[in-house]
Amino acid sequence: MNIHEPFNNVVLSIAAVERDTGIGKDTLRVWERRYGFPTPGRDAHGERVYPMAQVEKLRIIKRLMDQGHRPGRIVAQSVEQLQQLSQAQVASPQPLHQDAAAAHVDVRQYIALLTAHDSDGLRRQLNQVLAREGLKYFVTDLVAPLTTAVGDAWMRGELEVFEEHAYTECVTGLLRHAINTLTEHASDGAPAVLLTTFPQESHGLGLLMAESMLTLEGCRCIALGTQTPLRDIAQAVVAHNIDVVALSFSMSMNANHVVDGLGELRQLLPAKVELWAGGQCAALQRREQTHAVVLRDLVGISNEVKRWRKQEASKS
Amino acid sequence: MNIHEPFNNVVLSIAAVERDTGIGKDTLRVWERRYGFPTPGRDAHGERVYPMAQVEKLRIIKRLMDQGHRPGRIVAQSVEQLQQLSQAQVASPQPLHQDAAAAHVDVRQYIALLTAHDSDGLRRQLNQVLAREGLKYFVTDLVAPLTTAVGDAWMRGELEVFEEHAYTECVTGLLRHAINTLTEHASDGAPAVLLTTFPQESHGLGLLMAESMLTLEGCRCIALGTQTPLRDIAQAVVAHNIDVVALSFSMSMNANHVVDGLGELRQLLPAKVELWAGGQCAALQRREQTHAVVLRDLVGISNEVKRWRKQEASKS
DNA sequence: CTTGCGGTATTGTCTAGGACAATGAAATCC
DNA sequence: GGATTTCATTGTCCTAGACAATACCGCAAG
Repeated sequence: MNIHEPFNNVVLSIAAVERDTGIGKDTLRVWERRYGFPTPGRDAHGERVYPMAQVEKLRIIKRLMDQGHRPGRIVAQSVEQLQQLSQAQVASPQPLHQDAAAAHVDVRQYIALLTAHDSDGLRRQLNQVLAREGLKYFVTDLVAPLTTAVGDAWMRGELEVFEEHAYTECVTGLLRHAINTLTEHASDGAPAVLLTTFPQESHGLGLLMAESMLTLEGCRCIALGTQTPLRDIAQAVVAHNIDVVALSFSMSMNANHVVDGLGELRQLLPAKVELWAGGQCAALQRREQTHAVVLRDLVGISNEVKRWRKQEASKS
Repeated sequence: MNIHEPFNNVVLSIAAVERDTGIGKDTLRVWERRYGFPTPGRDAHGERVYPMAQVEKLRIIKRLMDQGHRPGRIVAQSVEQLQQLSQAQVASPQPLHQDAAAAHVDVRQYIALLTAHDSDGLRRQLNQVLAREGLKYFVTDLVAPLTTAVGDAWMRGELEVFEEHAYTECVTGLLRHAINTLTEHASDGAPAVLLTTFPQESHGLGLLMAESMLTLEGCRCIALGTQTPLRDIAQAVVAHNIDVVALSFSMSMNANHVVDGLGELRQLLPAKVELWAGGQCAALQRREQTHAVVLRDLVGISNEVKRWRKQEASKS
């Protein structure tokens, strides 16, 4: 036994593995049948028992699958091959025209604070930029590219989950504070905007960035947090007399769910209510969306609000 | 696909029912086999399809089971009988000394604002109490009982999902603002506390309430938001030199998952790190927890911090 | 009347292998 | 090339059975 890994002998039940990896029980069993991995032992009652080493490998596999890999190709590979794969993955892809260009801000110093677990330092640094440059710059030129960079680093396995959680929590706190402190009143002729995400989408940072921008534009924002059922979005639109529904989609969202969901929601809403969709989700960038206005980046929000105001003014 | 069907006819898949009720797929199937309820229909592919009415009943059953009832006795009963049962239940048991007594605050006026969709009014009213009475009173005597009341109202079907989301969002904003505004520095001799929830638990309001109390007590708080894998909790404890891990559990959590998870986490943590668990989850209240200190209410946090300080002082 | 104990009933979760629709990739046609 | 069809992959659902852990109940004894 390796003395540096004292927990070598700890084993987990199938339910515990589901909890720790997010891979369902059924899936774990069917992988075993099809791909020959994992290969859990059995306890006295004949129930599966997973060694920690295999759970670690399952975690790596899960991460690669979130990047788009398919299990049939990777489950049977060795841990070394998998790690090599996750390194290679991020070097190649498209250069993210907007965000990468905006990265004249050196995001590395912030990520360094993150990996050093200096939460206070990170918050102080970010807060300083916020105070010095203002909320708009803070959101568009710092938080947005930094969040992308953190996501990439996590994909490459350079960041632990808890470090990414710490980042999210830190930025969430700062943005919420800033939004609450804003004294701007909703201006006449600006839309009332409902902010939320689809039930499958749990990432809320994009919403807060959007809410910041919208509030700065003088919009009346009604935030519902994440994961609102479509029916309830429609109900809230009526209840709050909403003009625009703004939705945020991260990369983790299934492309078809996005397209179908937007179509379905479009039908549930009155025709005069607009539907705005933003976020890193690939499905939005791809082909033409007839059901929703696609916002390519955060600056697009300002433009869209201006368009709405003009359009609305010309009506009356 | 079928958009014109009225909401009454909306049906859920077995996975959706598991998500909404917290009752596992296996359990749902075995109840059907043993007790003759639920009686889902089948879709074109032969898969179970649960009408909303049955999901509602399942929610009531779950609630009663959390109070100690056993499924064999109640699953077959009618909705009326069950409601009668839950009425009778509330009259007799221990009077929840803290929350019920503290309800001299009339929560109904706030809920009325909620159902009137007066977001601004709600926030103004709450903010007024916060400013007048201070954060401690605000959390323990207003937000805590109000959140419980909102949860109850939602269970009874008196609140829509989007109204509950609006409430959560409003209070989240206020609490985050208050925490950020606090200038208290972590005092010597107070524990460093890590705040988060288990992967299945997505409710974050309890964490914010706890963070408020802990910060007021002078603790150094590291918040990770919700849904942190157990392994990452353990890693974060090492990285941030944590003394106490504080976890929040809502009623939606499966009791067995809570108990198993706490045991597992206990094993992953150094022995000197304490584990505090709080929230409305029934599993915590019931029987003795050997793995974690159970905090019955928010005031318990203050007491526990005081105990920790004394205990730590006596060591050196 | 309460307390402790053993037997019985209940109950959640695991097992096995089979099936199939939804998804992604590859190949074919215009 | 770009759209459309074909084929392989893959997650989730299905049935039916088993069993350990727990809760309840009745009975004996203090």
